[in-house]
Amino acid sequence: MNRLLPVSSPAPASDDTPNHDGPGRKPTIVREDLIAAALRLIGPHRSVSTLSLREVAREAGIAPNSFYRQFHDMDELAVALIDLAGESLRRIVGDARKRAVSGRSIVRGSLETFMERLRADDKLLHVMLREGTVGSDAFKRAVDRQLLFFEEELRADLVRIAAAQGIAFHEPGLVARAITRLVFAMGGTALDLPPERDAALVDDLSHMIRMLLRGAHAMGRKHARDA
Amino acid sequence: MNRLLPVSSPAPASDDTPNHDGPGRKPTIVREDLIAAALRLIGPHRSVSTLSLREVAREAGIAPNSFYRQFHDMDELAVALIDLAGESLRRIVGDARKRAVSGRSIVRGSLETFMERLRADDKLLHVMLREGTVGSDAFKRAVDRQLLFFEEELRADLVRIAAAQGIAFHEPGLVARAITRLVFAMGGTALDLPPERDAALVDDLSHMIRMLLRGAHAMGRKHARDA
DNA sequence: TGTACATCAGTGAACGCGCGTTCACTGATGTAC
DNA sequence: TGTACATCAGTGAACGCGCGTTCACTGATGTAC
Repeated sequence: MNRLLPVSSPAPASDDTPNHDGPGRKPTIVREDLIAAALRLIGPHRSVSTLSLREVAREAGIAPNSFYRQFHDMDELAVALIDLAGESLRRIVGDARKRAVSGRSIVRGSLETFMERLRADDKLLHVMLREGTVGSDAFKRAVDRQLLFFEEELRADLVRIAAAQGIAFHEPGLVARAITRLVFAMGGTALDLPPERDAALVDDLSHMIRMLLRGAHAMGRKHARDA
Repeated sequence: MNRLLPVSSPAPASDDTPNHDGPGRKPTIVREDLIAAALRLIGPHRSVSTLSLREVAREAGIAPNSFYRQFHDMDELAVALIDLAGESLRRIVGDARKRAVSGRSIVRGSLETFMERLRADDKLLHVMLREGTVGSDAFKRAVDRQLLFFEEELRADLVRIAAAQGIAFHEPGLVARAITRLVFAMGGTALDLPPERDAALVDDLSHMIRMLLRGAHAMGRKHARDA
């Protein structure tokens, strides 16, 4: 069996369901094992929505019906996967933005971090980049929620950085939204391209983002002048 | 049976396979009938990649194996669907851009035309907006091809319009690409929202696009000054 | 400490279903003469 | 015009398969006393 488990191991009781240390046997299979199995099956030609319950159970080494002890159905697993991926990404890219110093390197540095996550072994980003528009309502809502979190954090950072440079920002919410959607859309197509193209994609994206920021800045000044 | 057939009827021999008027019986079922059946089945909760061959055949009123007379498999039908949708969209939005006169109304007018197509009964746009990132390689390539066509036409129009106003455009290819991806990404999420939100979406998108254009313009001038 | 008991995570077999694909066919259409 | 024939679009039945879900179960673990 493939041993690339990214989120396995007993997990230090950070669970929200505390019933596995009450009376009764301790679970030997946990939700994280199934999530890890699903991630192992995902690839350029397999998306979450095409995984079957039996496949995931097989990969995790359990009987098909044991699946139900952890999740109601595949949809619930998919939502858990999305939440995990979104949290991980926001933490990492957020850190990259906070570490950055000058304006230009923030954009490029964050994009490079993003691409790094995209090529990472854990494949967590794959789930968010593909399939935001297919799958169940619950799944789509989960992806949208993570995108909104991402947007909001980006917006706050834009305002913070602009303020530090003494600039008033024009419609930071819209800019954050545009950047987020652009990066995720372009990233989704990057998954099918060879990694050699990543550098060019980062160039293109940072160029696009700088155009957006520049435009927002220019319109902000015009707005200020009008008022 | 639902009678919303958007692309049905005998079709005026515009087919590329001319063998249906040689010896033998004329086909009573044509590819277009199957495409129309697939479109009828697509909706907010059904995407092309979840349609089964038997479902489409059932909807078209033929036996499952009769499907094979028209398409090799569902994938081939999906690619045909994408090409049809892409051509239709480019024709319509391209016309909207050519009809427009002033700079601002081009953006807004094209976006409104786009949203109109998105809400149209024929559901052709649905296929392009969802699923660009799932499905077979052939399918993904077909979507990408249509996106590239769209980008290229937009790029040519940007240059044309800028030239008419005596402006040199900074990186029109990148701008066209950013606009295309943004519109398609945002459009994809709009499919799940009530049509009442369409106006706000058009506002947001036209704002984003104007920021991009403004930024491109500003960077173009800077570039020219540098050189 | 030792024993009887309760809990419940994981099992193995079975179900009915819709699927893609195959096969040999049928019968309406168009052609040859 | 009439007749024999070839073509081939569409058929109906059948196949084997993997699926999600159910059921009654087993046996290791932890608890009560």
